[in-house]
Amino acid sequence: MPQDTPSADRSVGQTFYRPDNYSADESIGLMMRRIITAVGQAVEAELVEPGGPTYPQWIPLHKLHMHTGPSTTVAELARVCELDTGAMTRLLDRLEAKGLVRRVRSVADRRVVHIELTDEGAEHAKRVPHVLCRVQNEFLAGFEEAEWKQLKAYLRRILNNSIDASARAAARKEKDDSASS
Amino acid sequence: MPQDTPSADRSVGQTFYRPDNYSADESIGLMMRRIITAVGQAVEAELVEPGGPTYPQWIPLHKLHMHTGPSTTVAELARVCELDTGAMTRLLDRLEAKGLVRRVRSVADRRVVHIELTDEGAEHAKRVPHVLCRVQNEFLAGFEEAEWKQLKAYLRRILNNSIDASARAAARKEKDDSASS
DNA sequence: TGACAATTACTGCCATGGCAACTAATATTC
DNA sequence: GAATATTAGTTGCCATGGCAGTAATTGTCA
Repeated sequence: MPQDTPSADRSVGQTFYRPDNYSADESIGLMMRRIITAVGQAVEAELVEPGGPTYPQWIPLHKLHMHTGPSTTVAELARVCELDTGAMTRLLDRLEAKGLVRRVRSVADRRVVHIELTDEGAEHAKRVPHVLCRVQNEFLAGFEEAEWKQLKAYLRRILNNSIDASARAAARKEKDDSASS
Repeated sequence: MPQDTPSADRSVGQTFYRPDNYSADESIGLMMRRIITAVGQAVEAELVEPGGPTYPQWIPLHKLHMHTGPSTTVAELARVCELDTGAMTRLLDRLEAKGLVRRVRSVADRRVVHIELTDEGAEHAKRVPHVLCRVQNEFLAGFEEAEWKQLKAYLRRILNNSIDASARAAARKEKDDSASS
């Protein structure tokens, strides 16, 4: 585990973090975690009223509102929200209990449940993009347009690296599995 | 809620995100969320063996190992891990069940519980910085040193903005509370 | 057509984490 | 010194989310 395969992992050769002097305050992972926590708190602070949806519940609400079509399925909603279908089922339970969405069994395919926004759910959903924009703009105070674009480019590059990394990990696991069988 | 106080919120005047054409794919918040999810998966993939600690359990383990002193308290550990003391209590329950930490009641102040690493816990803790560095370096593949530093500077500026924002929110709440009383 | 595979939504089990109430112990104050 | 306040840790309650297993339904293929 300590050794790496010859060329797969450090194809570029830059070493930014070193185990011997690792400081959590310099970690981009920790900084990002703090930022998204703060974003969540800022959003909750100005949008959650008693009986209304919570921050995690806003995402599906927003996606449902964006979706111009008449209705969506649980699986589709889970996919666009990057959630487990089990988690989505329970999240919808809570949204339905609050009267913000409605479940409608499909007649064409009786396995499928269509999800529809209620009027009250739509009211809440309308506010989502406003608050998300306001909070993110606030957090970008002092940034130049060019800096914002560069930041997004950096994040996108990291995301692409993470996709590559997980693909390599999957391939490695595949090889291990077949070797041990 | 739609209107802002005159000068507090948009002191700089740059507007990056607009509600009418808001696209989640451009959101720095969503991109960061995806990145930290990927970091978590990458860490779990190479460090979690059956019976060992999980990714969230690694942080306290690592903090305990860093702490040169003989022992730490639950409150102190919760503080450096940025966690609730209740969450920390239960996390320590699970770590204790795995035999990775030990609880020792303080004799000087009998309210206090000191937390100590077991030998096995220390073994696991040693690996933490190595894996964290490896994963983050991997995710930064293709970055120049200067780009890495600039990214960290951006993140720090956003963090400072978030601290300002929450301070403003707290002041606003304070004012509301006193006004309504 | 009839066995088998795939899909859909749901459920159980678990880990995680915030918030608030509670207990025990210590500190403060009158 | 006794009443009160504060602090430390624990616990209950809830929301969240991953993973695996299940029942119902639909698709596939011999």
